[in-house]
Amino acid sequence: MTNIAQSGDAALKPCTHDYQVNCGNCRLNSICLPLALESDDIQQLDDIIQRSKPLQKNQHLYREGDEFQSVFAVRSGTLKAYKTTDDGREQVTGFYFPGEILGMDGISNNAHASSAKALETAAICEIPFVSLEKLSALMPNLQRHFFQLMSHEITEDQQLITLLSKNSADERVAALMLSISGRNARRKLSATQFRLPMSRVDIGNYLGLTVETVSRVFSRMQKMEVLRVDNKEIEILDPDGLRSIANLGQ
Amino acid sequence: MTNIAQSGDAALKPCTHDYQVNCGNCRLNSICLPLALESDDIQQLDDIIQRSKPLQKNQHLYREGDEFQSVFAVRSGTLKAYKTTDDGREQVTGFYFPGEILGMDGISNNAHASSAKALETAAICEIPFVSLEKLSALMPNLQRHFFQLMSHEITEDQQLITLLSKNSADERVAALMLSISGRNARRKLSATQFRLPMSRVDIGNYLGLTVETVSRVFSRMQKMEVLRVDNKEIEILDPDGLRSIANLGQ
DNA sequence: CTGCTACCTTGATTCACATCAAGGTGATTG
DNA sequence: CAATCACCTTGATGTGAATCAAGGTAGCAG
Repeated sequence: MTNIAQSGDAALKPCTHDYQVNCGNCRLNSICLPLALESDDIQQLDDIIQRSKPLQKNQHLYREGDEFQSVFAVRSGTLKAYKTTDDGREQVTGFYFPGEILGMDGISNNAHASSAKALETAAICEIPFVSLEKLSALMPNLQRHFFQLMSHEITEDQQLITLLSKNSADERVAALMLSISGRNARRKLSATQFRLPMSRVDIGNYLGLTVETVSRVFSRMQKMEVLRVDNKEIEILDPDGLRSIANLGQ
Repeated sequence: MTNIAQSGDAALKPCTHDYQVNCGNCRLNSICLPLALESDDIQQLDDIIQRSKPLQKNQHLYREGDEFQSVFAVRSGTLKAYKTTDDGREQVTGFYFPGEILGMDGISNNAHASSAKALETAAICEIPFVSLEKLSALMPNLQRHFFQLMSHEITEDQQLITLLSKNSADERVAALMLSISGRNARRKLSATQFRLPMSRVDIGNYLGLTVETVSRVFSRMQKMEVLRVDNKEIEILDPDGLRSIANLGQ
């Protein structure tokens, strides 16, 4: 609706993205949209999507307890989702890269069950849930797609559960690197070289480890020449080695 | 469809349940059904539900990789869902009590992402997913309800993630006991006395602990007079004590 | 009743990761 | 260009739960 994009801060954008974005021309649509939508279906979906939320680093997209109204698609940048336990500790429940959808945990209670904040400047598509529901009832493909998205979130969480409950520190870190690598590949970026958007603290928190352990694992993998680690820059030197360390589904 | 119930095994049923069950008269419908459904909506839902699957202990409802066709509601008994990692280890991802829905993790890939087996004799309602989709498109309340159910599964998984990544053995076991207690209460059963349907191995597996640790925690809690434990019979002697051990969102 | 099997408990020892402690690096700022 | 801060690394030590080991108990089959 409201026309964002072209304004002010052109100088600091870490990754330029399309002016006049819409779902039809968005290069992420193969990731976030149902593949089988007809082009005028896409137009209808496009009409309900709001693109008015560019976030600066550390800004919140929503907070735990906020009224649930929309789900969100990441257009650029990265976000983390986290819950705060009553004794003040934080649990990172996920990282969200471009093309991925977040906020679905809020549907259950009409309130967001976690908070989401930008790890770097991020452009977001907001999808009002009531509109989405109405549209879903009319477009079977869209309904199916959203069921699938939610189901996918469930299976991802179950992966993480397994990781946390059965795997060593090395395995966990390796699995995360492979996950990020795979998600980069899906967006046609390098699967072997990337910059981690999150801090060691966030990684540790997500994986149920302390910062020190994460750091040590990175050092160890560097020594083994599986990774090259330069602060947040990661290069996977030996993908097979990494996979064998991760010790998961291949 | 096929008419189950009245047949053979009446003698061994651990919990008698209604003959000629239907959603309208099922005493679990406040748990598993959308509260806001009109009664002829319930009739339509009832028509697509199949009740042809009474499971014996250790029988599978579905296995990882099976084609996904239905989601399932537990009518009596308990099931566990689990994934097998490629190196043969098992990860229990959830326990399902009467009134609860399972199988939604299969939607994402049209194949079940986990296996489900009965921990004791169990009666199941099968809900074919294509019918459910069609009906959802016609009944906004039903569509909403299923979105909520899936979202709820996500938030539950996130709870478990937090538990596994941040909490001690005592806290994990306490949290599980409270969860089971709460789910019993919801079904109008005792919140303080119940029989665990799962083994110590399953508990440990679910909570990321070994059998020995689970056993020690039970012993410790018994010594502290928070629980009375007699094999699978549990009595919560001090609910507040248990909550304070669990150390979660109160 | 006897033996078998599955499951649970308890103790002794070990180990992976947490915790504690210190120092390093790089970016930002007055 | 010091100073501050946020973040990362490395080392020394401690600890909660895993592992190893041995019995105990209940249900079931013969």
